[in-house]
Amino acid sequence: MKNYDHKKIEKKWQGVWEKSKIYEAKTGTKGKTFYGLIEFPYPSGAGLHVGHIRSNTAMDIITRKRRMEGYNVLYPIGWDAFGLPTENYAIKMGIEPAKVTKTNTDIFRKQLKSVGFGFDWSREINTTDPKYFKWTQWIFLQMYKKGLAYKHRTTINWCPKDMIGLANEEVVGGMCDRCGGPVIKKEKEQWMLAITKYADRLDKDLDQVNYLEKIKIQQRNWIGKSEGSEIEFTVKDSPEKIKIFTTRADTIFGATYVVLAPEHPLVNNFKLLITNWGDVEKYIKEVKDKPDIERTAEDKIKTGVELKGIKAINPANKEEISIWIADYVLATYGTGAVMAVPAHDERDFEFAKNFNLPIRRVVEPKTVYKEGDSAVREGLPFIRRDCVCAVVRNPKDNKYLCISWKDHEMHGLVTGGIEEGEDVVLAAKREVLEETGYKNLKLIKATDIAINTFFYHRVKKVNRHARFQYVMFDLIDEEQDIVDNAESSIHNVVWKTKEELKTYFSVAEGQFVVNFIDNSNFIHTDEGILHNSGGFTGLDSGEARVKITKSIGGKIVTKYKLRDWVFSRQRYWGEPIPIIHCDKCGYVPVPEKDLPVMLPKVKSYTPTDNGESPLAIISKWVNTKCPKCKGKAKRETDTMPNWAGSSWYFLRYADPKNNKEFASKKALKYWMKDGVDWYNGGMEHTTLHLLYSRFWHKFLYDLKLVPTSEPYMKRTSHGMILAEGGVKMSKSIGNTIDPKDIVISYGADTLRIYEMFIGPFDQSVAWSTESIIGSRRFLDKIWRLSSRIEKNSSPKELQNMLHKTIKKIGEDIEGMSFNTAISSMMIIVNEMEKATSVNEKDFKMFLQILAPFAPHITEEIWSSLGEKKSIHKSLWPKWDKRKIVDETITIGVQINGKVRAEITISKDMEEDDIKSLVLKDKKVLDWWDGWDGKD
RNA sequence: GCCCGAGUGGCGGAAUUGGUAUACGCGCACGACUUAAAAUCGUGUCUCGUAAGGGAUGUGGGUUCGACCCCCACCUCGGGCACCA
Repeated sequence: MKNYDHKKIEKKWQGVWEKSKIYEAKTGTKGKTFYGLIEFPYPSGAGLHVGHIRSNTAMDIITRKRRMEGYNVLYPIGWDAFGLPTENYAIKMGIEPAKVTKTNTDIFRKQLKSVGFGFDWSREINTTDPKYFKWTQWIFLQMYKKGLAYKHRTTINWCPKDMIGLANEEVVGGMCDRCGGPVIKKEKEQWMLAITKYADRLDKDLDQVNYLEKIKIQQRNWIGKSEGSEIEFTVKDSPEKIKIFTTRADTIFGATYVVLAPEHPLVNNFKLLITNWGDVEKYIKEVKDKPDIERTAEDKIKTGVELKGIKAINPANKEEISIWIADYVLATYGTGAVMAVPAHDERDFEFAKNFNLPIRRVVEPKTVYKEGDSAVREGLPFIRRDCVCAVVRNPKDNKYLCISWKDHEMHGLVTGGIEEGEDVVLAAKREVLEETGYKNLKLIKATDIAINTFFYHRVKKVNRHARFQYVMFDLIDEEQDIVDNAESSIHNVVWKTKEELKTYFSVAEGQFVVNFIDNSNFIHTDEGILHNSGGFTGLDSGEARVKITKSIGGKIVTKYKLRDWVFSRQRYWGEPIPIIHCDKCGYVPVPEKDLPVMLPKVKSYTPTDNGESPLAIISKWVNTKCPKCKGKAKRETDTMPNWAGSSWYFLRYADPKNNKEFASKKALKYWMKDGVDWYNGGMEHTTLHLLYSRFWHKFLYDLKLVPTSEPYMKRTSHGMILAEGGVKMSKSIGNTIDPKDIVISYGADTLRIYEMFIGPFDQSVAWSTESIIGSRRFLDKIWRLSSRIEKNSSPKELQNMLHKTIKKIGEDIEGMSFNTAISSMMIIVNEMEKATSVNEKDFKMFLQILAPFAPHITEEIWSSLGEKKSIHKSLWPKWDKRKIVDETITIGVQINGKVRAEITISKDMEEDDIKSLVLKDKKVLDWWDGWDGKD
């Protein structure tokens, strides 16, 4: 028999498939459709990466299975070819970026074909093709017309040494990626896309799609929806009002100052009233010049300046409070101004401590007992009681006075109700004396800290709301009175160290103490019950927020962290933004008939030293006529980011050659009735590409140009392939693996099997060249097996196993558990090798389930067995229900949770019969005799 | 700091509505075939113990007849966000 010659076989079938066009998708044929999508690659000079193979193979397996299940399958491919690396290479080598792109895509295409992916190459697209980017520009213009594209003064990254604007990805840790020098900010007018107008829908519509949960979570966090209140603070002796945004309106009675972002426009309006304008101006300038790394440094001490001469009025309690500017308040979020509540916000607390600003606690923690004897009883009203909780320290050994109940496991501190006419200190002293006998206490502090507990009082049979105020004492001496018998019979007095307290208490007022004992920085940032809050005292935070906002004329609003998309790049290798600027008419869109706006040929691709794109110096290209008034006008010289072309490419695949539309409605409706059926890609694209493309798609949906409001029905993600040793593969370390080498030495099928077997698909895994041989051996075994199959039927056990395997492979592919799928195929191959005979029909079924994983070898064997049609056009085998039920089952017998024996039973045995069988088993009896009945 | 995810042999990993832990593969050891090597095939391979048996799924607790799986606390690693009020 011939050896398994992967080179010959793979070349042969790749040729046959290309000629017979078996992977080409015809639009409009009847039946079910399936659109499987992978992220189209950026054709870098480095060539195909093993990571590309991993995700492409996964979707290749899925689409091949769908094809065999009778779907009309679209599995397209293209090139996301605009971008920096190509441009930088072009600058360095002085070659046209378009030529670099052509060379790279040719290499990529050849490599992809050599791995045997079932792409429909007739639909290949390229974002740098004018026939493609004409429509990228067209979509931009539609956005412009709807007011979603606008120009806005904002900052760009600027390397003062290289005199060049940098993309965000060229700024690494605040430093220029090219020269290593610090990056500063430079202001420039930039094109922006108003993605924030879609923030709400981008968040809400995640409910409609089948994305991995972690992808949804990450997107939601990025969008950062948060509900809060907008509240106006009037300014004394001024008509101006400061509008703040807060999610914690319930804490407003604790707002002791107001902070504006240094860039806040109101600051200038107060100029004449401010008595320390010099300081203020100086601070604003400092902040502006500060590089981002410094401004966001983790351990940075909060800075700021008070606006002296003006005061804000707290609308809740009419108190006059100071106004500050500080860079810990962001101009770009909320209203750019906050009310500061140092008692309930970490940042405000830190700032207040630095500048000695007042701190007032207005929300107290709350604990509701939900389990055990003290669990609150439904339906009973709560009786409120003011209580004290005495924290008594013995300075001699630094231990704290605790109480332990005798009749049940309960550990706490000395507590008790405040009687008529008593103050907290008196009440606390009295309780200590009554419960423990200690009489000589030195008051350390009657704290402003309190806790509210809600529980069922077992003795008094009522639901109780107890508000414990903490009073701290030191013992002067250990002199004790005799404790009344009624008290001492209930509990013991115990002394515990601070460390022991952490685990000792069983009651909330005790557990809470460890938070603030010896911690002068204690603040309560969670919700709770209002205190010192006028008519709102006693309310829960949630209820109070709404009521307070309403009563002071505030508004409940929703804010997002998501910012509008900076769409301008001062670069050459991108789509020109199709806008003309005319002094008379302003910004005028390029008429649709003049699209695409082509890139001019230039001598140098280097960005200019004034922050403009290299296009700006091509006066022949820049100077043009205004489409409106026909007067002199200039072209926009900014180009689009490379996120633009990838924001709609999946639509173009449906109808890639269309000259009249980006894609016909008919084609879109045929392939994307429910959107892309399955989109697999990397987690690194979760927040940018995925969000951007969802935004563009929704926009086109609003124009009624696409059939669905969401582009992707299902989104999954693959893990990265790391180098051996678990570090990132990188050219500079020299630990990259070229898939080409593996294809040559082991074959594409082996590479595919190996990458699918390497580990769980969604997790990062380390490459191991040593382990590839296992996948090759697996295919070798199959090759050898193919020469000894016969017409005799396979043994029954083997048939059962085959049908179980068919079932499992189907399920595993759907769940992307490719590693376990291959494992179970290996198991059955091992069994077939051992079997006395392997039936041809059975073997063919096995080949069919393997075909999506290893398309070449299976096609070769399939055809050598006399099949005329491609295995990839055959029907996915059906497993037989009757054949997956075992005749006999071996089960373990556990005694006290340990497996002690194994018995074999037949599948239709009754439970009683099994029991008696078990009780007859010798091993079981041995263990049974030894059992003393106690376990 | 916050949000996700993961910790199982020498290595990649399998097993989760709680029911035989370590499937499959790599590596390693021994054996067969061979003049020899490669390839291939077979046997073994968590750990302590001669054995009977005991122990082990990051650590410590808990729930359960029974826990890799559920609960609580903690540690380590990976990813994302990071002054978002």
